[in-house]
Amino acid sequence: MPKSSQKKTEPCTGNKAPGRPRCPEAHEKILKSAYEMLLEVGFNDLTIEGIAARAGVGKPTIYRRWSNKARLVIDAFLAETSPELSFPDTGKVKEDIRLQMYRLVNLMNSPRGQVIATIIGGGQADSEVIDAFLSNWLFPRREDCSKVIKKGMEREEIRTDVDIESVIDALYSPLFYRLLLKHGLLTEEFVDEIISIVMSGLDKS
Amino acid sequence: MPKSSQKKTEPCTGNKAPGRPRCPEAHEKILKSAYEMLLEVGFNDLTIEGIAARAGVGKPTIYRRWSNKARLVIDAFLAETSPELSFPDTGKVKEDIRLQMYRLVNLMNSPRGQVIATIIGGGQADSEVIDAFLSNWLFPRREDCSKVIKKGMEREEIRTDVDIESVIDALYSPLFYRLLLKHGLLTEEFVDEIISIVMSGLDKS
Amino acid sequence: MPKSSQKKTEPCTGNKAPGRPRCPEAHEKILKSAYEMLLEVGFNDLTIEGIAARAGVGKPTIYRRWSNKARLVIDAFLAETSPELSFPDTGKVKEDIRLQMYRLVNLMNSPRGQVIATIIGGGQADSEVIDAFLSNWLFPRREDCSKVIKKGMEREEIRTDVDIESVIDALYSPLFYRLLLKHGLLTEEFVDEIISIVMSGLDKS
Amino acid sequence: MPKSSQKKTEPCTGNKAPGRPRCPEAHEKILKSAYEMLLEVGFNDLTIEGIAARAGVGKPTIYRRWSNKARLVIDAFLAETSPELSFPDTGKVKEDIRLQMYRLVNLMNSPRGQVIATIIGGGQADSEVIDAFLSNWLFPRREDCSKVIKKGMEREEIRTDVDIESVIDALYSPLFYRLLLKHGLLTEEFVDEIISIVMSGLDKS
DNA sequence: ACCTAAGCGAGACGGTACGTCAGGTCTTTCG
DNA sequence: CGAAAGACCTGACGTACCGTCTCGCTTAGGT
Repeated sequence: MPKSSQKKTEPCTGNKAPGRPRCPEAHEKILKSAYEMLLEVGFNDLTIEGIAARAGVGKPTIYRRWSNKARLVIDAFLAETSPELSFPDTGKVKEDIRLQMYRLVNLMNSPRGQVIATIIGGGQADSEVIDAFLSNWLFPRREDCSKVIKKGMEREEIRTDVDIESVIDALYSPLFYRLLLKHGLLTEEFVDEIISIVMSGLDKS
Repeated sequence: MPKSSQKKTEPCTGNKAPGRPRCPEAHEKILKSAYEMLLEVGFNDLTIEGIAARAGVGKPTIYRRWSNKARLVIDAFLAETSPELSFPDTGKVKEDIRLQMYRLVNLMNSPRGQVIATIIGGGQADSEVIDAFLSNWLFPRREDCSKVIKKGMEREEIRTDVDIESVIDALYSPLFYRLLLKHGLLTEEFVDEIISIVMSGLDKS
Repeated sequence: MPKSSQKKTEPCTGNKAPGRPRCPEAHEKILKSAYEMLLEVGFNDLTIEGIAARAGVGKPTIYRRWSNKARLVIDAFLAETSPELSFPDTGKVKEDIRLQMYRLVNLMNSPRGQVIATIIGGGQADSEVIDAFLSNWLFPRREDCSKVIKKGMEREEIRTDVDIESVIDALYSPLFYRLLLKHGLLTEEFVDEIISIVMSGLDKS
Repeated sequence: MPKSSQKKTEPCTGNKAPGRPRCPEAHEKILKSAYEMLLEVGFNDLTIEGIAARAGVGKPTIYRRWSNKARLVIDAFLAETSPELSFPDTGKVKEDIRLQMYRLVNLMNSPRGQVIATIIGGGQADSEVIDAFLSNWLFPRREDCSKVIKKGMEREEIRTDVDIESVIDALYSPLFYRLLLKHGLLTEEFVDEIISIVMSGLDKS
C-alpha cells in the first residue's frame, strides 16, 4: 500500500497525534481533482501543479502524501474500479469469460478506457506506475480469471495441460493490444473471435 | 510591381520549392543524435534541446522539420528497424511464425524494445505517434505475417474459416502485452506456449 | 552619406557596372515599408524581417543595401524631413526663430515626433544612429539657425559676445528634453517662454 | 484567483503572508548584477538571462519580482543616485546652481551617465521606464532646484515673473541634450556658458 | 548571341534571448 | 510539532529575429 495509508494509520493507533492533523478534506479534494483531470487530459498531461490548483491546496500537501504522480494516480483511479469487472457464474467457463470480457471491452470503450491506456503509456517511463497498475488493477482480475479457469479444469470443461498464465495472456492481451494501438475496433464480435481462436484449442474433447 | 509578381508566381508554378533547400546533413545529424539519445535516456527524458546540442544545430532547425518530439522519434527510430524481423521460409507455416516471433522477442528484450515501449507509451497522449507507429512499423509486419498465414491456408496447413487479423492479434498481442506490462518474461518458451494455444485450434485436422 | 549611395554611385562613376543592377523599385518599397512601420511600432520594435515581409522582398536584398537597421532608418526617415523646418525671413531674428520653433514643436507633436524620439532613443545603443541623426538631420538645421543668428548679430539685434553653439543648444534643447522625457507639454507657449528666457539676456540693449 | 484568495484568507485570518518569504539575498544579487551589467552593456543589450546567470538565480525568480526589464532597471539603478547631486548653499543662487550643475556634468561624464542615456533611450519604447525615471530620479532633483530658485526669488536675486519649470528646463535640458546627442562636450565651461545665457536675463537688476 | 557577374525572392541555417511552465525542495507561519 | 502555503532554483519548452548562406532564377553589359 502506498505511503499515505501508513502515515495516516500509524499515528492514529496511538490516541494522540502530535502536531497539526492532516486536513481530511484536502485528501478528498486532491483525489477528486486528480481523477477528474485524469479523465480530461490523460496521465501524461496531468500535472501536480494543476491538481494542486484545482484542489486549492499547495504542492507540498500533495507531495507529502504521495511521493509522485504515479502513486497519486493509483489512489485516485486504480483503487476503485473493481465491481463492474467481476466474473458471472453461468456454470459454463467459456460463457463466464466471454461475459466478463464483454464488460472489459465496454469499460475500455468508455473514457476510463483511455485513462487506463494513458496510465499504461505513462508507465513506460516509470516502472512504479506499471507495478502499481499490476498489483492494484491487473493482478486481482487475473486472479479472478485464474479461479474461473481452474474451476473449468475441475469441471473438465478445458484441458489441464496448459499454462494458465499464458492462457490468460492469450485471452486478454488482444484487448489491451487494440486499446493501446487502436488498429482495430474493440467489439463483442472481436471478443467472440478471440475466444473462438484461443478456446477452441483448449476444449476438452 | 510587375517584376515581383512574376517572379513569385512563375517559378513556383514550376515543380520546385523556392528558397534554400533544407540541409540534408542537418537532417541526418538530428536523426542520429535523437536515435542515440533515445537508446541512452529513453523517450521521456529525451529533450529537443539536448538533441539540438548534440547534433550541433539550432532548436528551430528541429522544430522546422518536426512539430514535436514524437514525430522526430518516429523518424529517428521507426524508419529503420525492418530487416531483422523478416519471416523465414521453412515450408511450414507454424515454424515460419515461430522463428519470426523469436526474432521479435529478441528485439523486445534489447534496448530497442524499451524504445518501442516508450513510443507506444508516448503515443497514448498523441494519436499521431500511434498512427505513425502503425503505418511505419506495425502494418508492414502484419502484412508479412498475413501473407505467411495465407500461404498456410493455401497449403491446407491451417483452417480457412478464421479472421486473419484476429489470428495475428492473438499471436502477437501477448508479446506486446508483456513488453508493456512486464508481468511476465518474454522468452522463447512463452512464444512456444502462445503458438501452442493459438495454433492448436487452427490446425487443419 | 550612407553606404548605399556610395555603392550605387561609385561603380557608376566608373563606366562599367557588371551584373544586374539593383532594382530601384525594391529600394522604394523597402524605404516605404520601413517608414510606415517606424510610425506604427517605433525604432525598437522595428524588425528587418517585418520590413522585408511588408515590402515583399527578401532579407538579403535589404542587408545588401543597408548594413543594419540604423542605416536603413536614416534613409527611410531622416533623408526627407527638410522643407517644413526652414526658417522664415521676417526681418526680425527673434521672430524668425520663434516661427521655426513653432514648426518644430508642431512636428514633434505629430507621429513623426515619436519617430525622432525612438531614433534618438535607439541611438543610445548605437552611436552610428546618433551620428547619422546629427549629420543628416540636426546639423543642417543648426547650420540654418546659426546663419539666422549671425544675421541678427550683423543687424546688431543681439549681442556678439556669446557662443552661437551654446545659444542654439539653449534654444532647442528644451524642446528635445520635453520630447524625450515627456514631463511637460510641447506648446507654442513653452516656445515663447524659452525664447523669453534665453533671448532676454542676448538683447543688444 | 480561485486558489490564492480562498486559501490565503482562510488560514491567514492572521496578519502575515503564508509561505516561504522571498529571499532577500536573491533580491540583492539580482539588483547588483543588473546594475553592473547596466554599466557594462547599457540598457538595450541588457538581458534577463544574463542577469539571472550572473546573479546565480533562475529567470522565474526575476520575473516573479519584476514584470519586465524596465522595472528591474528602475529598482537597480534609479532608486539610489541621490546624494551626489544635492545642492550646496553658498548664499548665492547662481553659484548654488552652477556647482550642482558641475556635479551633474561630472556624473554624466562617468559611466553612469551612459546608463542614464540608455535608460532614457530605452524609455522611448516603454513609457513606464520614462515615468519611473521621472518620478524616481528627475522630479526629486527638479524639486530641489525649484526650492533653490524660489529662495533666490525671496532674496530678490532673480526676477519673479518667470515660470520656474521653464527656467529649470532651460538650465538643465542642454546637459541632457549633449548627453544624448553627443554633438558637443559636457564641460564646466559649457555649464558656465548656459548659466550665463539663461541667468543673465533673469538677473534682478 | 553568348558569357558572366550581380541582382532577385525565398527560405533554411546556427544562434540568442524571450517569457512560461512544471518539477521537486526549502522555509516560514499557523493550528 | 507538523501541516500548509508559497517562494526557491533548475531546466526545458516553443517562438521570434538575428544576420548569413544557399537555391533557382533574371537581367544586362562586355566580349
